[in-house]
Amino acid sequence: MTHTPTTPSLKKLEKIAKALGDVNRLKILNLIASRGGIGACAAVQECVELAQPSVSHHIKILIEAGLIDAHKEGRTYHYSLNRATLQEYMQSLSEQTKLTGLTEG
Amino acid sequence: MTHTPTTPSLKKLEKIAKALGDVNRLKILNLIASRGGIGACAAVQECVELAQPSVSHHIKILIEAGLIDAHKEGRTYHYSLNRATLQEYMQSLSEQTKLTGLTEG
DNA sequence: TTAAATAATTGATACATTTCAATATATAAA
DNA sequence: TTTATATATTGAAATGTATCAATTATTTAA
Repeated sequence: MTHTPTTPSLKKLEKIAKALGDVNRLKILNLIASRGGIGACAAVQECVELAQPSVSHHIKILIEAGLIDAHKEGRTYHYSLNRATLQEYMQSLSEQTKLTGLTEG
Repeated sequence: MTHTPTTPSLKKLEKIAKALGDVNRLKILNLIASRGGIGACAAVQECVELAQPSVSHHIKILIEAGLIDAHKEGRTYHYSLNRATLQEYMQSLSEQTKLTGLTEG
């Protein structure tokens, strides 16, 4: 890849890691990813045994960490995975820990 | 008998992400990595403005997440980065989110 | 043995997070 | 307009986490 992603600050790294540090949010991310980057909030509730406000809360955290994007269509939202954020996160983690040779060395 | 699974469970993923979700622990990880995988607890205190019990607490969390290993030498500990855990973590995150072709090119 | 050094544990406090019932907001349809 | 649907926000309780002073355990040296 020729493009070099911007390196998130430590605080940003922390925020992304925090967002990833919850099983329910991991499940939600997984669902959104597996549905080709689309999933309404109501659909999300199916993969997670939580009340609606809790789902909303978790989605907000994922959005604020930049891990997913949301756009409204009618009265439902469509969420999509922000792969760039994940890329930058992992890239930055690698650098933070001087983990080189990610390309299966 | 086959070897232990390379793919961490969701719970394990959560644990690692939680461990990474704290600036102080990121700094500690960075220090341990940058010193060639070695750093006594006392040395760690230099990179982080925390009292000794707090440093000890954070190190424990990193150990329990499998991110670092500790071995005692005399009365000091030596900590080393567990790169395998980080690898598995990132690999698993990629799979969870169907992010393929991590560093191709 | 005593004393010093290194790190873990305990216990307490402050802060943050998760969760849900209730309510509010926004859009769509009747 | 009213009603139904989809999601956000509020407020409160329960739980979890971070922090440090004090103490404990362990090792080394005197």
